Amino acid sequence: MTKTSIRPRPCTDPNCRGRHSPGERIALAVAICEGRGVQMTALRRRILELLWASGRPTGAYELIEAVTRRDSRPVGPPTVYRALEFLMAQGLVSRIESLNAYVPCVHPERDHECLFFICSACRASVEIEDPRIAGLLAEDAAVLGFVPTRRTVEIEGMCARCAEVGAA
Amino acid sequence: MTKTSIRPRPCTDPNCRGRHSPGERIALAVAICEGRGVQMTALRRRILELLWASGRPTGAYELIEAVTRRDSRPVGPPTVYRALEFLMAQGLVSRIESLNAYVPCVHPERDHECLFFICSACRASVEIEDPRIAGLLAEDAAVLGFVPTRRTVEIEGMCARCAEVGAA
DNA sequence: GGACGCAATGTTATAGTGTTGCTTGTCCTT
DNA sequence: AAGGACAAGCAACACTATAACATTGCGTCC
Repeated sequence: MTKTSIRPRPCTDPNCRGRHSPGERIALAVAICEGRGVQMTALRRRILELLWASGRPTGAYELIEAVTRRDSRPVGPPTVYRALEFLMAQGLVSRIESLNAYVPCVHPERDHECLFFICSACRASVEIEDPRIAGLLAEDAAVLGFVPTRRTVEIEGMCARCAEVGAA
Repeated sequence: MTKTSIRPRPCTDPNCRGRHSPGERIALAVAICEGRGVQMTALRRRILELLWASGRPTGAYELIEAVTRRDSRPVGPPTVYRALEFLMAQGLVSRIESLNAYVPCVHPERDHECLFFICSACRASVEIEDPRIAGLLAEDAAVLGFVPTRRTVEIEGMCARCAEVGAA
Protein backbone atom coordinates (compact mmCIF):
# COMPACT_ATOMS: atom_id res chain seq x y z
CA MET A 1 0.00 0.00 0.00
CA THR A 2 1.49 3.32 -1.04
CA LYS A 3 1.67 5.80 1.80
CA THR A 4 1.09 9.32 0.56
CA SER A 5 1.33 12.59 2.36
CA ILE A 6 -0.54 14.47 -0.30
CA ARG A 7 -3.11 16.88 1.00
CA PRO A 8 -6.54 16.34 -0.51
CA ARG A 9 -7.85 19.39 -2.29
CA PRO A 10 -11.54 19.57 -3.11
CA CYS A 11 -12.11 20.85 -6.62
CA THR A 12 -14.66 23.57 -7.22
CA ASP A 13 -14.33 23.85 -10.96
CA PRO A 14 -17.03 21.86 -12.76
CA ASN A 15 -15.12 22.37 -16.00
CA CYS A 16 -11.79 21.05 -14.80
CA ARG A 17 -12.11 18.14 -17.24
CA GLY A 18 -10.73 15.79 -14.67
CA ARG A 19 -7.17 17.06 -14.58
CA HIS A 20 -6.22 15.91 -11.11
CA SER A 21 -3.34 13.92 -9.76
CA PRO A 22 -4.33 10.35 -8.87
CA GLY A 23 -2.38 10.52 -5.62
CA GLU A 24 -4.24 13.60 -4.55
CA ARG A 25 -7.60 12.09 -5.57
CA ILE A 26 -6.85 8.97 -3.54
CA ALA A 27 -5.88 11.05 -0.54
CA LEU A 28 -9.17 12.84 -0.96
CA ALA A 29 -11.03 9.55 -1.09
CA VAL A 30 -9.36 8.47 2.13
CA ALA A 31 -10.32 11.74 3.78
CA ILE A 32 -13.91 11.38 2.58
CA CYS A 33 -14.20 7.90 4.05
CA GLU A 34 -12.72 9.07 7.30
CA GLY A 35 -15.20 11.91 7.46
CA ARG A 36 -18.06 9.51 6.88
CA GLY A 37 -16.87 6.95 9.35
CA VAL A 38 -16.54 4.22 6.73
CA GLN A 39 -13.47 2.12 6.18
CA MET A 40 -11.12 2.64 3.29
CA THR A 41 -9.40 -0.69 3.72
CA ALA A 42 -6.18 -1.78 2.06
CA LEU A 43 -8.04 -3.77 -0.57
CA ARG A 44 -10.48 -1.02 -1.40
CA ARG A 45 -7.69 1.46 -1.64
CA ARG A 46 -5.64 -0.87 -3.79
CA ILE A 47 -8.50 -1.18 -6.24
CA LEU A 48 -9.03 2.55 -6.33
CA GLU A 49 -5.31 2.99 -7.00
CA LEU A 50 -5.40 0.45 -9.79
CA LEU A 51 -8.36 2.20 -11.37
CA TRP A 52 -6.54 5.52 -11.28
CA ALA A 53 -3.39 3.89 -12.62
CA SER A 54 -5.24 2.22 -15.46
CA GLY A 55 -6.30 5.46 -17.08
CA ARG A 56 -9.33 3.93 -18.74
CA PRO A 57 -12.48 2.03 -17.84
CA THR A 58 -11.33 -1.25 -16.40
CA GLY A 59 -13.21 -4.53 -16.13
CA ALA A 60 -13.64 -6.37 -12.86
CA TYR A 61 -11.64 -9.34 -14.05
CA GLU A 62 -8.81 -7.10 -15.16
CA LEU A 63 -8.79 -5.74 -11.63
CA ILE A 64 -8.76 -9.24 -10.22
CA GLU A 65 -5.67 -10.00 -12.26
CA ALA A 66 -4.04 -6.72 -11.36
CA VAL A 67 -4.61 -7.14 -7.63
CA THR A 68 -3.41 -10.72 -7.80
CA ARG A 69 -0.27 -9.66 -9.63
CA ARG A 70 0.49 -6.63 -7.52
CA ASP A 71 -0.14 -8.16 -4.13
CA SER A 72 1.15 -11.61 -5.10
CA ARG A 73 -1.90 -13.38 -3.81
CA PRO A 74 -5.03 -14.57 -5.53
CA VAL A 75 -8.29 -12.72 -5.00
CA GLY A 76 -11.65 -14.03 -6.08
CA PRO A 77 -14.34 -12.23 -8.03
CA PRO A 78 -16.61 -11.62 -5.02
CA THR A 79 -13.81 -9.87 -3.19
CA VAL A 80 -13.27 -7.40 -5.98
CA TYR A 81 -16.96 -6.95 -6.72
CA ARG A 82 -17.61 -6.16 -3.07
CA ALA A 83 -14.86 -3.59 -3.01
CA LEU A 84 -16.26 -2.03 -6.18
CA GLU A 85 -19.70 -1.96 -4.63
CA PHE A 86 -18.34 -0.11 -1.64
CA LEU A 87 -16.44 2.37 -3.77
CA MET A 88 -19.50 3.01 -5.90
CA ALA A 89 -21.71 3.46 -2.85
CA GLN A 90 -19.27 6.11 -1.62
CA GLY A 91 -19.27 7.82 -5.00
CA LEU A 92 -15.58 7.09 -5.49
CA VAL A 93 -16.07 4.91 -8.54
CA SER A 94 -18.58 4.85 -11.38
CA ARG A 95 -19.62 1.97 -13.48
CA ILE A 96 -19.64 2.37 -17.25
CA GLU A 97 -22.65 0.30 -18.19
CA SER A 98 -21.94 0.14 -21.88
CA LEU A 99 -18.51 -1.36 -21.23
CA ASN A 100 -19.12 -3.42 -18.09
CA ALA A 101 -16.22 -1.51 -16.66
CA TYR A 102 -15.34 0.81 -13.84
CA VAL A 103 -13.69 4.21 -13.58
CA PRO A 104 -12.52 6.25 -10.61
CA CYS A 105 -14.77 9.20 -10.00
CA VAL A 106 -13.01 12.49 -10.52
CA HIS A 107 -15.14 14.48 -8.12
CA PRO A 108 -16.20 12.33 -5.19
CA GLU A 109 -16.36 15.48 -3.07
CA ARG A 110 -19.42 16.65 -4.95
CA ASP A 111 -22.72 14.90 -5.21
CA HIS A 112 -22.83 15.25 -8.94
CA GLU A 113 -24.48 13.73 -11.93
CA CYS A 114 -21.82 13.07 -14.44
CA LEU A 115 -21.72 12.05 -18.05
CA PHE A 116 -19.06 10.04 -19.74
CA PHE A 117 -17.50 10.39 -23.13
CA ILE A 118 -15.90 7.14 -24.13
CA CYS A 119 -13.51 6.83 -27.05
CA SER A 120 -13.98 3.66 -29.05
CA ALA A 121 -10.45 3.93 -30.39
CA CYS A 122 -8.25 4.52 -27.33
CA ARG A 123 -10.82 3.28 -24.82
CA ALA A 124 -10.30 6.32 -22.63
CA SER A 125 -13.19 8.02 -20.94
CA VAL A 126 -13.74 11.56 -19.82
CA GLU A 127 -16.13 12.50 -17.08
CA ILE A 128 -17.87 15.83 -17.18
CA GLU A 129 -20.74 17.50 -15.41
CA ASP A 130 -23.47 19.46 -17.08
CA PRO A 131 -26.07 20.83 -14.69
CA ARG A 132 -28.20 21.89 -17.65
CA ILE A 133 -28.59 18.28 -18.75
CA ALA A 134 -29.17 17.17 -15.19
CA GLY A 135 -31.89 19.82 -14.96
CA LEU A 136 -33.61 18.73 -18.15
CA LEU A 137 -33.51 15.10 -17.10
CA ALA A 138 -35.10 16.06 -13.79
CA GLU A 139 -37.69 18.08 -15.66
CA ASP A 140 -38.57 15.23 -18.00
CA ALA A 141 -38.77 12.87 -15.05
CA ALA A 142 -41.12 15.24 -13.24
CA VAL A 143 -43.42 15.42 -16.27
CA LEU A 144 -43.68 11.64 -16.19
CA GLY A 145 -44.13 11.58 -12.43
CA PHE A 146 -40.96 9.55 -12.32
CA VAL A 147 -38.65 9.62 -9.31
CA PRO A 148 -35.07 9.02 -10.47
CA THR A 149 -32.58 7.18 -8.34
CA ARG A 150 -29.76 6.60 -10.77
CA ARG A 151 -28.68 8.13 -14.05
CA THR A 152 -26.54 6.65 -16.77
CA VAL A 153 -25.34 8.96 -19.52
CA GLU A 154 -22.67 7.54 -21.76
CA ILE A 155 -21.58 8.85 -25.12
CA GLU A 156 -19.43 6.64 -27.28
CA GLY A 157 -17.47 7.95 -30.18
CA MET A 158 -14.06 9.23 -31.09
CA CYS A 159 -12.05 11.58 -28.92
CA ALA A 160 -10.22 14.61 -30.29
CA ARG A 161 -6.78 12.99 -30.07
CA CYS A 162 -7.81 9.83 -31.87
CA ALA A 163 -9.72 11.76 -34.52
CA GLU A 164 -6.58 13.81 -35.18
CA VAL A 165 -4.32 10.78 -35.39
CA GLY A 166 -6.81 8.96 -37.59
CA ALA A 167 -7.06 11.89 -39.98
CA ALA A 168 -3.29 12.28 -40.27
CA MET B 1 -45.92 -15.92 -37.79
CA THR B 2 -48.88 -13.63 -37.28
CA LYS B 3 -50.10 -12.11 -40.53
CA THR B 4 -51.35 -8.60 -40.02
CA SER B 5 -53.05 -6.24 -42.38
CA ILE B 6 -52.47 -3.23 -40.21
CA ARG B 7 -51.32 -0.17 -42.06
CA PRO B 8 -48.19 1.36 -40.63
CA ARG B 9 -48.64 4.94 -39.52
CA PRO B 10 -45.57 7.05 -38.91
CA CYS B 11 -45.88 9.07 -35.73
CA THR B 12 -45.02 12.73 -35.77
CA ASP B 13 -45.63 13.52 -32.13
CA PRO B 14 -42.41 13.45 -30.11
CA ASN B 15 -44.50 13.56 -26.95
CA CYS B 16 -46.69 10.60 -27.72
CA ARG B 17 -45.10 8.72 -24.82
CA GLY B 18 -45.02 5.56 -26.82
CA ARG B 19 -48.72 4.88 -26.99
CA HIS B 20 -48.80 2.81 -30.14
CA SER B 21 -50.28 -0.57 -30.95
CA PRO B 22 -47.64 -3.27 -31.22
CA GLY B 23 -49.22 -4.68 -34.35
CA GLU B 24 -49.07 -1.35 -36.05
CA ARG B 25 -45.45 -0.79 -34.93
CA ILE B 26 -44.48 -4.18 -36.30
CA ALA B 27 -46.18 -3.45 -39.60
CA LEU B 28 -44.22 -0.21 -39.66
CA ALA B 29 -40.98 -2.10 -39.01
CA VAL B 30 -41.75 -4.43 -41.91
CA ALA B 31 -42.42 -1.46 -44.16
CA ILE B 32 -39.19 0.21 -43.09
CA CYS B 33 -37.16 -2.89 -43.90
CA GLU B 34 -38.83 -3.21 -47.25
CA GLY B 35 -38.06 0.40 -48.02
CA ARG B 36 -34.42 -0.14 -47.15
CA GLY B 37 -34.06 -3.37 -49.05
CA VAL B 38 -33.15 -5.37 -45.96
CA GLN B 39 -34.80 -8.59 -44.90
CA MET B 40 -37.28 -8.75 -42.06
CA THR B 41 -37.12 -12.51 -41.79
CA ALA B 42 -39.49 -14.71 -39.81
CA LEU B 43 -37.05 -15.02 -36.93
CA ARG B 44 -36.30 -11.31 -36.73
CA ARG B 45 -39.96 -10.52 -36.82
CA ARG B 46 -40.72 -13.10 -34.19
CA ILE B 47 -38.20 -11.52 -31.86
CA LEU B 48 -39.57 -8.07 -32.49
CA GLU B 49 -43.07 -9.39 -31.73
CA LEU B 50 -41.89 -11.00 -28.53
CA LEU B 51 -40.26 -7.77 -27.43
CA TRP B 52 -43.46 -5.87 -28.07
CA ALA B 53 -45.49 -8.53 -26.31
CA SER B 54 -43.22 -8.52 -23.30
CA GLY B 55 -43.96 -4.95 -22.36
CA ARG B 56 -40.66 -4.45 -20.58
CA PRO B 57 -36.94 -4.70 -21.25
CA THR B 58 -36.24 -8.32 -22.02
CA GLY B 59 -33.00 -10.23 -21.76
CA ALA B 60 -31.51 -12.16 -24.64
CA TYR B 61 -31.86 -15.48 -22.83
CA GLU B 62 -35.47 -14.76 -22.03
CA LEU B 63 -35.98 -14.25 -25.73
CA ILE B 64 -34.21 -17.52 -26.49
CA GLU B 65 -36.65 -19.31 -24.20
CA ALA B 66 -39.61 -17.46 -25.62
CA VAL B 67 -38.73 -18.23 -29.23
CA THR B 68 -38.03 -21.85 -28.34
CA ARG B 69 -41.36 -22.17 -26.60
CA ARG B 70 -43.41 -20.32 -29.17
CA ASP B 71 -41.96 -21.94 -32.23
CA SER B 72 -41.44 -25.33 -30.61
CA ARG B 73 -37.85 -25.59 -31.71
CA PRO B 74 -34.61 -24.78 -29.99
CA VAL B 75 -32.68 -21.69 -30.97
CA GLY B 76 -29.17 -20.95 -29.79
CA PRO B 77 -27.78 -17.73 -28.37
CA PRO B 78 -25.98 -16.67 -31.55
CA THR B 79 -29.20 -16.88 -33.51
CA VAL B 80 -30.99 -14.51 -31.18
CA TYR B 81 -28.03 -12.19 -30.74
CA ARG B 82 -27.67 -11.87 -34.49
CA ALA B 83 -31.32 -11.04 -34.87
CA LEU B 84 -31.02 -8.45 -32.12
CA GLU B 85 -27.97 -6.99 -33.80
CA PHE B 86 -29.92 -6.63 -37.02
CA LEU B 87 -32.89 -5.06 -35.28
CA MET B 88 -30.65 -2.61 -33.45
CA ALA B 89 -28.79 -1.71 -36.62
CA GLN B 90 -32.14 -0.88 -38.21
CA GLY B 91 -33.17 1.21 -35.22
CA LEU B 92 -36.05 -1.13 -34.43
CA VAL B 93 -34.71 -2.20 -31.06
CA SER B 94 -32.65 -0.50 -28.40
CA ARG B 95 -30.42 -2.07 -25.83
CA ILE B 96 -30.81 -1.02 -22.21
CA GLU B 97 -27.23 -1.14 -21.02
CA SER B 98 -27.98 -0.96 -17.34
CA LEU B 99 -30.20 -4.04 -17.57
CA ASN B 100 -28.50 -6.06 -20.28
CA ALA B 101 -31.89 -6.11 -21.91
CA TYR B 102 -33.64 -5.07 -25.08
CA VAL B 103 -36.72 -3.02 -25.90
CA PRO B 104 -38.56 -2.43 -29.14
CA CYS B 105 -38.03 1.07 -30.37
CA VAL B 106 -41.21 3.12 -30.40
CA HIS B 107 -40.21 5.41 -33.23
CA PRO B 108 -38.09 3.56 -35.74
CA GLU B 109 -39.36 5.91 -38.42
CA ARG B 110 -37.39 8.77 -36.93
CA ASP B 111 -33.65 8.95 -36.52
CA HIS B 112 -33.93 9.97 -32.93
CA GLU B 113 -31.89 10.03 -29.78
CA CYS B 114 -34.02 8.64 -27.08
CA LEU B 115 -33.79 8.39 -23.35
CA PHE B 116 -35.24 5.69 -21.19
CA PHE B 117 -36.94 5.86 -17.86
CA ILE B 118 -36.80 2.48 -16.19
CA CYS B 119 -38.90 1.61 -13.16
CA SER B 120 -37.03 -0.51 -10.62
CA ALA B 121 -40.33 -1.74 -9.20
CA CYS B 122 -42.36 -2.88 -12.21
CA ARG B 123 -39.38 -3.16 -14.57
CA ALA B 124 -41.21 -1.23 -17.25
CA SER B 125 -39.41 1.32 -19.36
CA VAL B 126 -40.60 4.40 -21.16
CA GLU B 127 -38.84 5.86 -24.13
CA ILE B 128 -38.95 9.57 -24.73
CA GLU B 129 -37.18 12.08 -26.90
CA ASP B 130 -35.83 15.39 -25.74
CA PRO B 131 -34.10 17.37 -28.47
CA ARG B 132 -32.92 19.86 -25.85
CA ILE B 133 -30.88 17.16 -24.13
CA ALA B 134 -29.65 15.84 -27.46
CA GLY B 135 -28.55 19.38 -28.29
CA LEU B 136 -26.66 19.85 -25.04
CA LEU B 137 -24.95 16.50 -25.42
CA ALA B 138 -23.88 17.49 -28.91
CA GLU B 139 -22.67 20.81 -27.58
CA ASP B 140 -20.62 19.23 -24.79
CA ALA B 141 -19.18 16.77 -27.25
CA ALA B 142 -18.19 19.59 -29.58
CA VAL B 143 -16.41 21.41 -26.75
CA LEU B 144 -14.34 18.29 -26.16
CA GLY B 145 -13.74 17.76 -29.85
CA PHE B 146 -15.52 14.47 -29.43
CA VAL B 147 -17.44 12.87 -32.29
CA PRO B 148 -20.32 10.82 -30.87
CA THR B 149 -21.49 7.65 -32.50
CA ARG B 150 -23.78 6.24 -29.85
CA ARG B 151 -25.63 7.67 -26.87
CA THR B 152 -26.92 5.87 -23.82
CA VAL B 153 -29.20 7.78 -21.50
CA GLU B 154 -30.95 5.70 -18.91
CA ILE B 155 -32.72 6.90 -15.81
CA GLU B 156 -33.63 4.36 -13.18
CA GLY B 157 -36.14 5.07 -10.46
CA MET B 158 -39.79 4.66 -9.65
CA CYS B 159 -42.56 5.30 -12.12
CA ALA B 160 -45.70 7.25 -11.27
CA ARG B 161 -47.89 4.16 -11.05
CA CYS B 162 -45.57 2.28 -8.72
CA ALA B 163 -44.97 5.34 -6.54
CA GLU B 164 -48.74 5.68 -6.17
CA VAL B 165 -49.25 2.05 -5.28
CA GLY B 166 -46.32 2.11 -2.89
CA ALA B 167 -47.62 5.19 -1.12
CA ALA B 168 -51.14 3.77 -0.73
C1' DG C 1 -9.32 -13.37 29.29
C1' DG C 2 -13.00 -15.88 26.94
C1' DA C 3 -17.35 -15.33 24.49
C1' DC C 4 -19.75 -12.82 21.45
C1' DG C 5 -20.88 -9.52 17.63
C1' DC C 6 -19.74 -7.42 13.54
C1' DA C 7 -17.50 -6.00 9.26
C1' DA C 8 -14.52 -7.45 5.79
C1' DT C 9 -12.50 -10.86 3.20
C1' DG C 10 -11.69 -15.66 1.37
C1' DT C 11 -13.36 -19.91 -1.23
C1' DT C 12 -15.94 -22.66 -4.24
C1' DA C 13 -19.25 -23.18 -7.29
C1' DT C 14 -22.52 -21.55 -10.41
C1' DA C 15 -25.60 -18.32 -12.86
C1' DG C 16 -26.06 -15.03 -16.45
C1' DT C 17 -24.50 -12.72 -20.69
C1' DG C 18 -22.21 -12.67 -25.05
C1' DT C 19 -18.89 -14.38 -28.84
C1' DT C 20 -16.16 -17.31 -32.13
C1' DG C 21 -15.76 -20.46 -35.73
C1' DC C 22 -17.68 -23.31 -38.63
C1' DT C 23 -21.44 -25.70 -41.03
C1' DT C 24 -25.87 -25.90 -43.19
C1' DG C 25 -29.61 -24.16 -45.66
C1' DT C 26 -32.04 -21.19 -48.84
C1' DC C 27 -32.88 -18.12 -52.26
C1' DC C 28 -31.50 -15.67 -56.16
C1' DT C 29 -28.61 -15.15 -60.21
C1' DT C 30 -26.30 -16.58 -64.28
C1' DA D 1 -27.10 -26.99 -62.58
C1' DA D 2 -23.22 -23.98 -60.51
C1' DG D 3 -22.10 -20.32 -57.77
C1' DG D 4 -22.68 -16.47 -54.62
C1' DA D 5 -24.70 -14.05 -50.80
C1' DC D 6 -27.14 -13.89 -46.83
C1' DA D 7 -29.43 -16.06 -42.89
C1' DA D 8 -29.61 -19.48 -39.52
C1' DG D 9 -28.02 -23.72 -36.83
C1' DC D 10 -24.72 -25.63 -33.72
C1' DA D 11 -21.01 -26.58 -30.35
C1' DA D 12 -17.89 -24.78 -27.66
C1' DC D 13 -16.12 -21.23 -25.13
C1' DA D 14 -15.13 -16.46 -22.94
C1' DC D 15 -16.53 -12.93 -20.10
C1' DT D 16 -19.27 -10.88 -16.25
C1' DA D 17 -21.51 -11.36 -11.92
C1' DT D 18 -23.58 -13.55 -7.80
C1' DA D 19 -24.87 -17.17 -4.26
C1' DA D 20 -23.71 -19.62 -0.42
C1' DC D 21 -20.87 -20.59 3.03
C1' DA D 22 -16.36 -20.30 5.75
C1' DT D 23 -12.81 -17.59 7.90
C1' DT D 24 -10.25 -13.72 9.84
C1' DG D 25 -9.53 -9.79 12.67
C1' DC D 26 -10.94 -6.58 15.87
C1' DG D 27 -13.59 -4.42 19.49
C1' DT D 28 -16.74 -4.93 23.50
C1' DC D 29 -18.79 -6.80 27.53
C1' DC D 30 -19.25 -9.61 31.43
